[in-house]
Amino acid sequence: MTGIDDVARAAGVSAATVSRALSGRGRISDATRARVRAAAADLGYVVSAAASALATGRAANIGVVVPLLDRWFFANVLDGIASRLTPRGYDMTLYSMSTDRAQRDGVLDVSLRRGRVDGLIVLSLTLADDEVDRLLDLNLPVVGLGSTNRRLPALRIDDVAVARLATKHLLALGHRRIAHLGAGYPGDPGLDIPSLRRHGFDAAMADAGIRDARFVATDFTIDGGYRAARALLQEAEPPTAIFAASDELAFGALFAARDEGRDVPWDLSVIGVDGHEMSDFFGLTTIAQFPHEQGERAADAVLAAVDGRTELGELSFRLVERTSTSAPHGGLAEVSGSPAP
Amino acid sequence: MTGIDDVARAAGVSAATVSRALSGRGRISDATRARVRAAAADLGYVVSAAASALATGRAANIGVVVPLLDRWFFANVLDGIASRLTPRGYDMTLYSMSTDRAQRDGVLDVSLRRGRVDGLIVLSLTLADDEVDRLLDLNLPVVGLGSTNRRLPALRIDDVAVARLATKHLLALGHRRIAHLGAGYPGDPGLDIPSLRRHGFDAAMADAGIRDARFVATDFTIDGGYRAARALLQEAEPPTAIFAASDELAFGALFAARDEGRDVPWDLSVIGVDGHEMSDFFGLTTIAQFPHEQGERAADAVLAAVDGRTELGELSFRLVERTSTSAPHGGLAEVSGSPAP
DNA sequence: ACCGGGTGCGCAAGCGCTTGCGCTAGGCTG
DNA sequence: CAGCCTAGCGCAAGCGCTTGCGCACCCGGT
Repeated sequence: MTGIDDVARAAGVSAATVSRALSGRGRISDATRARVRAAAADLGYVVSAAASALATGRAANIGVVVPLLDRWFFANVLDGIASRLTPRGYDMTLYSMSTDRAQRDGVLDVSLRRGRVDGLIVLSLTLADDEVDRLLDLNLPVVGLGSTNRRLPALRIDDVAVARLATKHLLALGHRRIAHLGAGYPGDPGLDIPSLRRHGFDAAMADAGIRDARFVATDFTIDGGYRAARALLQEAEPPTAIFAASDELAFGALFAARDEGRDVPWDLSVIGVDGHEMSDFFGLTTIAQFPHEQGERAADAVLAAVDGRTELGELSFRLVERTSTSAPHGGLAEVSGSPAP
Repeated sequence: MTGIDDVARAAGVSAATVSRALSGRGRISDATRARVRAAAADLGYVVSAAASALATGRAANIGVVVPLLDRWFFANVLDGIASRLTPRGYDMTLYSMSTDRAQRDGVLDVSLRRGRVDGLIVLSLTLADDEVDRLLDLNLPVVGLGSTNRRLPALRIDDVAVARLATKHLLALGHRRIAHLGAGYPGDPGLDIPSLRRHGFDAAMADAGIRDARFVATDFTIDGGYRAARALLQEAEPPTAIFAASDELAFGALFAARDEGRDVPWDLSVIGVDGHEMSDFFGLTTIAQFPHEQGERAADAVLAAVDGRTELGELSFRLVERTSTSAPHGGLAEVSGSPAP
């Protein structure tokens, strides 16, 4: 491996000068800087991450803690993060936290304590209180994304507003029997995302004078949505519309409608949340959020935090109307939305 | 930050002893080892990655080079890799290589030369020849997965056999007008995966006495499959079956059939390749491969390579029959497969 | 002509570990 | 009981950079 001394020799300067020339710190004449850079490029020299990290205390690396690592949403967020980190010379190392207790402990107590990262992005994790403690104990800049815990600084979407928007869309189309597929408890709206969404749903329904709106808790998978929706559709008075707390849940609902012989949107309207890449093909009306952009924002936010600055804020979302929602049984909407483009 | 000296002091030994006790290298009495480990656990001490890497020359970190980072398949592979790396104390850092020239160069010439990783897993990348050179120049153990280049040691699936299996399945059902959705050239079967699959398709068709089988090149996305399949279905003599080179292509074909008013499998049979998590809901017959397991294998293989051993081999696949394939127009199959469970 | 203030660079001391080598003490062999 | 071997541990020299400090030199002002 070619080291800094090789470059120094080639450029006819000291190692210190090479370091300064390449890092841009310290005073160096333009001529020397150019000569050193040329020599480095020539030799294919790149500063050793380990040595640099040891000497500076900064690793030029951001950790990303992800829940399961196998869902569409996260893949897109990761891509967004990478797109911002790489140009700034940062690498990204992944820490996958499953539900396995030992593995979670390993990440929190060992991996993350190795000092390999300068900052952390925590994705949509449900963390126990003591886990949050341990995370904060690391003394690392942390930015949550879709985070569930109020003690973590985070980039958030206004999930209550998201749910209100979705619900109001259905209400405006004339639906009254609307069911919500999701998770969470109606009581404390301050906790996790599913609860916030349920809260927004309840609030919008209440505004429309509907109490005790139908709610089914299930897990956030296609299959979860499928089972929940099928059960709903087999009830005596099935809902005319379903607000699913994620697009994958909504896909499940769509498949359920198909298998129950219901036409969407004639018999059933379905709206989701996410803006999943497949939602267009399903014709799914959804509240789109923008994971790639969210990843970028998160990356910028950690880097800012690493520099001691704060750069949080709210994330945007948008209603995307497709063909999975209409007035019940093709009837006229009470309030018409904007015409489809 | 608590350092090795703090632990040494707490345990009443030297830093050298602490290092040996924690790493398991060198001769240490059981009693001392236990005392040191207790002290370390007590103080929450974990060896600094940078210092350790600098001293040993090993980073305890594996790099994973991924193409776009936003597809289902990769997400699953990543999860598999992580599941094997973490227990062995290795971290995983991601290098995303898009089609952007500058970014690719950055990864190859800068990021990967920082010495941050001990080995590399390269996922399904199409690499130019000079890029392979540069990759090999790194002098790092490399394991390709779904790799396109013969110069890279890799874990491979027998893609020709995969394509043959899929094609034969359709032929056995009685189909003759079978189209292949994919990419690649028929000439040189030694190159990339799409070409291998096309080659397998052609070979199986030729075995059945069918020359010049219909082939449509498109990109490996749902949309690509959609457009290609729609065009096919609008032809004068549309195929009765489509072999799509990936499940996402197949999904596109399914949507195309829906929008062209064709029934699957009555009017059109569709078979894919991947075993995508959604394929079950689509009822898609597919050649399943097992990305999670592939990730695990790849992880084991790099770790072996880091230790100077070789541990490559062939990856498995399996035909999963669902409802998207049948004899053409419900006719009887020439050769019946095993009855559905 | 002298001096003050920059500018441009090198010296060397770390950063926090690992590990070859050496030393001591105890157990074994003959 | 002497000599040898081995187990168990400490010393100190790195690993490859970064950076505070210092020195030499050059420029302009008086």
